[in-house]
Amino acid sequence: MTTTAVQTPRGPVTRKDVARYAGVSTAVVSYVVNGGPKNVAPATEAKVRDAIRVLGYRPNAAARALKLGSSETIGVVVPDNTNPFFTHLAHAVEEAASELGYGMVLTNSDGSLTRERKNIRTLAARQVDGVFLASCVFDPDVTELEASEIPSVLLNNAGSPPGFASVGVDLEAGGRAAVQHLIGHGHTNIGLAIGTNTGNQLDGREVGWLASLREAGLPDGPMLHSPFTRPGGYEVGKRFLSMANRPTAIFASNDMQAIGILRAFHEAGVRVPEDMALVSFDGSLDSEYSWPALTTVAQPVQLMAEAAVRALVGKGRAEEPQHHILPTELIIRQSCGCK
Amino acid sequence: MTTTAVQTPRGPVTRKDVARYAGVSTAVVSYVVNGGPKNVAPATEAKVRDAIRVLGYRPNAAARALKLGSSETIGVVVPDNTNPFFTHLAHAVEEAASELGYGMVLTNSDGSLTRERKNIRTLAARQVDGVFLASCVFDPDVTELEASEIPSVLLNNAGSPPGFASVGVDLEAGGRAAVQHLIGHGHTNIGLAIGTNTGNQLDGREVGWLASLREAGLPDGPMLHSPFTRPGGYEVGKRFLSMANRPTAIFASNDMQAIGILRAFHEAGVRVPEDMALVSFDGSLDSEYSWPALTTVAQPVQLMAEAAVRALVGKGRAEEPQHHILPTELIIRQSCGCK
DNA sequence: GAGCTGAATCTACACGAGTAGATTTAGGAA
DNA sequence: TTCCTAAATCTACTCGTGTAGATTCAGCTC
Repeated sequence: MTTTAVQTPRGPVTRKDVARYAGVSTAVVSYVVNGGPKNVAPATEAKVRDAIRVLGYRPNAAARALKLGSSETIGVVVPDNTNPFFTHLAHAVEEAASELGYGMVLTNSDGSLTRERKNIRTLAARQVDGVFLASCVFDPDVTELEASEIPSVLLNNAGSPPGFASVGVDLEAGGRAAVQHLIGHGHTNIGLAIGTNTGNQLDGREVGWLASLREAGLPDGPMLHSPFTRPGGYEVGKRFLSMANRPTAIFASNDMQAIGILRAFHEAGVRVPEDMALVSFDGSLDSEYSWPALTTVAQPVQLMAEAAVRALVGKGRAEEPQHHILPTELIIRQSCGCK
Repeated sequence: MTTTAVQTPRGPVTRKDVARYAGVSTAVVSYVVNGGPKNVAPATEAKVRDAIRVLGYRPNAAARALKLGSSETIGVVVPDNTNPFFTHLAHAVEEAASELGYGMVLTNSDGSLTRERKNIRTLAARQVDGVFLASCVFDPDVTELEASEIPSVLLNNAGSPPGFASVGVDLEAGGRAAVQHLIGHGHTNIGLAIGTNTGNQLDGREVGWLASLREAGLPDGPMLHSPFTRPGGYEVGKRFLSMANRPTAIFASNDMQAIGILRAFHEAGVRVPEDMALVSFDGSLDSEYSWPALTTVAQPVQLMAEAAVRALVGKGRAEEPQHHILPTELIIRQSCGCK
């Protein structure tokens, strides 16, 4: 009754404390906590569970990660977590990952390639089991990812750097759907608000826009660049209005731009869709609650997240990386001119 | 030239590999990487840095966290990362934390107390150095936090569970500012759209609303509950319109509700602010880009994040937990009736 | 050259968990 | 009773890092 007395351990409770309290070895505690790899007698298990409860034991994830070489976590890098599309995407990824017992670490690169690289480094150091990279640009710098040897999936990407799995959307088809719909409304001068991506690749939305116009025998409309933000769209909206050859319809390449454009039009007393039609891209909740509600090319966020998670956990390293190009869906609301 | 030959190590590169390549002991590598605690000769340091670069060595954060008992990470729990207020807050926290060399893990409890608890557990297991809890309710269940013994700060909270540091906003004063402004516009029947929080505490915005009305000698206006979401606001907006004693102004307790309400009004052809004035709460970017732009009681997101981070890293455990109640600011735009 | 000093470097252990392989134990058959 | 077997449990090593304390060594003084 002297040396066997159990003391309340100071500081964090470890497996050792539990073992001492339950009167077993540390291995047994581990077997109970992880349900294996060896059996434990029911009576012993009860004692251990009791000790865990009484002492408030929580396994140390860092030690676990060290031993197993896996943190059961996936890291996500997005260019702008203020953009509801990425918020939504991150949310869907968290959902899909948690389904498989993985946690998620979300980092934000604020449109900066430097921070994007830094975020990847941080995630790699944290021993995440996978990285989802939604880059600021179309052809991201993947050297950091390659060096880390962590399985990765490029989100929001059409498979540009080879050797990496990717999940994206058919931007060109989406662009065509939007512009063809506007052409169907009788518009002949259709402008494009496109992003300021710093990569070398062409934005598929621009390709789809131009192709649709030419196929219909229409002249190329005006194109303006702006960041994918509300203020960016606002500026672009004002510039469209002041053009000599002002378009009668605009395809905005994301919802945030469109909402900024909408504001510029409201302020100028330009009615949407009567004086100016507008179709946007993303299908975020914001597009549904703007006034007028935006007709928009919706990205299948849920499916993208699920495909991404599957591409990561489903594959052995030797297999070929998969490329998923998912279809978009044109959601008709008011801003295009439909009743 | 036989056993001393340096091989390219298979798998992840460890400190040992670097030491072997550079021809030094592992301790020296550590001294170089961490800049201490002992000095290293410049020539040796150069050799080590070279080896690190050539081999692509990245310190294992899990091992580091295990040894140091700190992951240099703070965990954040928010009730809804779709809500721009929380997105913005999380972003500001990330910013402030990264300033001090800390990373951030963001988790989302989707309005569920069960998930909120689960998220706290996960963060605790991950050895985060601190937790910021923005709970779904006013009086959160902190037993999980207490058990974890991790320093924590309650965000968006007025200090209700004692013993915890907290950072919040003066909801009552904010509510008064909004309602008094509407009274100043001559309104005498002012409704309130308030949240459906499941806690036991009264929402300060409700208190401020009611107090302002009574102090002005006005009758209590109608009050409706809804989730802090756009669809929730939309439903509430329709119900306000169908009331026998329809109010002429509404104070919405967050921007999302207000945007939903705006949509209900637009659909019904009710003009804002001419037929119905509206003031909301939060001051998110969404409130600036709605139509009409929302007059709103802005929360000082930046300051809240900084105060929270300071409350966490600045304090020794023994000190009294700090309570920060920050002031709000009424931002005048169009929805209230001001030009 | 002996003795000393301090800088530079190395050796060796700890952190908490997972688990292979060794050891103990209970129960049954002969 | 004595063996044998399988289940239960324990011992002991490992993961990669930080760092205290031991060790080496060059440079200097007398």
